[in-house]
Amino acid sequence: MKRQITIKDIAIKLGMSTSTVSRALRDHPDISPKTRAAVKELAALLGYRPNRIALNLRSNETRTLGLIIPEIEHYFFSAIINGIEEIAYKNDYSVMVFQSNESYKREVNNAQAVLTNRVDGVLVSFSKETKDFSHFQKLIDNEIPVVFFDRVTDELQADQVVSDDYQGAFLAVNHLIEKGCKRIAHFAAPQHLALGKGRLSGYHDALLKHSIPFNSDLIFHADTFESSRKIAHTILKRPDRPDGFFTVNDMSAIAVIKAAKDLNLKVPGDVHIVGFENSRSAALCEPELTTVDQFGYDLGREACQILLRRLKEKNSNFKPEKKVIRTKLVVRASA
Amino acid sequence: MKRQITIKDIAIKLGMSTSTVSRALRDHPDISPKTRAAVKELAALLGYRPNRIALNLRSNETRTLGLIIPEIEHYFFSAIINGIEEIAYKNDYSVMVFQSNESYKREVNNAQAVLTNRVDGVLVSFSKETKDFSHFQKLIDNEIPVVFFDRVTDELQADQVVSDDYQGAFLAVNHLIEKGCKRIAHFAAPQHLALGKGRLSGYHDALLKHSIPFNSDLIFHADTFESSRKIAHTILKRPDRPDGFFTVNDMSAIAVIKAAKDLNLKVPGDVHIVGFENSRSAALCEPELTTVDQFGYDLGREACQILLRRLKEKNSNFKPEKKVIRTKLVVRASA
DNA sequence: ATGAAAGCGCTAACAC
DNA sequence: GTGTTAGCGCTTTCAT
Repeated sequence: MKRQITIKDIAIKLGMSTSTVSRALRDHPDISPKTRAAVKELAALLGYRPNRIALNLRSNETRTLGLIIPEIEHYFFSAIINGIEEIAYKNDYSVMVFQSNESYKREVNNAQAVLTNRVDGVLVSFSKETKDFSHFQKLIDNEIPVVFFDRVTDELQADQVVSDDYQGAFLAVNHLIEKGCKRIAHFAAPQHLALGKGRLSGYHDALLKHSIPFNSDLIFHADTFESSRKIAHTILKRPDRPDGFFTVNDMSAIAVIKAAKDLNLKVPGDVHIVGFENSRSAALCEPELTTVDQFGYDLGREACQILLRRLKEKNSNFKPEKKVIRTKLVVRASA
Repeated sequence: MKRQITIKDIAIKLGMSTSTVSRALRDHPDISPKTRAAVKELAALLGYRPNRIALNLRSNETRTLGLIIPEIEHYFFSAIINGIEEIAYKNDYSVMVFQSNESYKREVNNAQAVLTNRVDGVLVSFSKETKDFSHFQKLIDNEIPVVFFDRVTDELQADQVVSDDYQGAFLAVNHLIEKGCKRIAHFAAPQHLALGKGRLSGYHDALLKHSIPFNSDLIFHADTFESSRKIAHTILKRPDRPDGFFTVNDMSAIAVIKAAKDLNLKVPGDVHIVGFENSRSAALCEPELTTVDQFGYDLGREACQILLRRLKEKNSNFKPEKKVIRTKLVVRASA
């Protein structure tokens, strides 16, 4: 980077002190209109840009947010990033993105990096592998505000923004039952994730409402396309195959559709399927997927807004906030 | 953020000067093994972390890369970010992400922000609206290395990383012709983008090879799902409807599939379709989409590697590099 | 082998 | 209304 114009350059050229220049630039009331004008004119002429790093050092702030996220390529997360970036942009913050790639080890590194980079606050959705949260506790110990979203934990004293997993799941399964499903399988996320528990619980209660007995044989851990396709393929061949599926995300749901087709089962004739996410793909697959909209963009916005609010507060009597983002059943063709 | 341990704290506790501590920490040969050990031990004990911002100020480097990109939600771009982040991570750089949302105005702001944040280098894929590049020229004038990817321009003296648009398009259209298509429509990107020109040109030459006359009535500007669906709907109703489609991206291709189905046309019986991108959705839609793989992840990696190389060089006799990423036809069911 | 001091660019408390 | 000075945390000449 080329040597940049500094206030010293301006001060010398104008035969005044750096402090006067500094004050003129920031419209300090003491400065005479004449000098102010002269300084600003020359600054504009020379293309002066304040050195953010010097400012950072002085103020001990970076106006930068850290984002630790499992994988950008997943539609839901990219929608969230979109929302986060939008709010950050409007408030003149920048966002540093760190992917954990669902690896605990890398996530620990990310937490280090975030600390090293002296970001003002951090947004986190942790990896599936993560069961120990001490790397995040370290951030909190350093009094860096942390907001968790989607993948959250109660082990830490921090704000949380999550989808209404229970409600979304309830709506989904209720819909399947109303479509006549009797044997509804659930493809679940790991149960150490709150969202995994919440969605299972919504599934459970929707059955309960319709007096359908809960059967743990119908619960599977399957939250990726590959694993879901494989498991669906297996269980759809059984004589007592499920007639409905509620999956933890859209990729899993689409995998079930594929498996059903492979086996010449009609969707939604023989098998009804509801996903969770409302990704772009949900509207593209065939049949189009009935799913629960998670409003990732709004979730990202909300998480970022809460973080920015925390940054403003600066007070110590801290009471973690939990924000639940609404969900909505989007009925398409698959159920 | 809590007050952090500084080198001064260590120096005072150990009754030595800050310079000695600094040297001990960075294994300066002059320092006696004894002091070195003492310093390192205490540093570890106190959880000392060098203040990156102070380092930044001194070195005039931030070990941060700026990324200006149209929209994160698009699969291709998220794959690219993934590749970029991977290389940055391995080389201990952080990435600041700025979305232009396809808006020229916002992109100009992004370029400002990148400058303000004093990033060491910038990766850019510009918006569809962008026809004036002076905001990027400003970066170059400031001697900030800039690497353009996917959406590039020859108006600027800068490195470029692009897909092999011509070759990919040629393969796609050649495939359609071999499948028996006679009237092949092309849904194109804006022609001021090099990739738009390149793909059109590949389309053109594939026709030429098979002695099929080029017909400009078959060229449409349609690079979004909505516009493509609408146009496909219209032209597929004509008596002289195309029997093949080559679209500039997968979303457009899938839109054509949808439109064909709406009109009860068989894909690939009545209409053959080839996309460009190989997004996740290409493998999910029905029929599964034949498309050109752009290797977004590799493209991102390559772009970032070139940028890091530039950062190391620091020499002034600069010769822009143009890297072309291979493309590959992925044959599925739609053609 | 270690310390003192200057300086990266900026702001602000304290002069006058 | 403007200048002087100190300091944010660190590295690095230059002394000793």
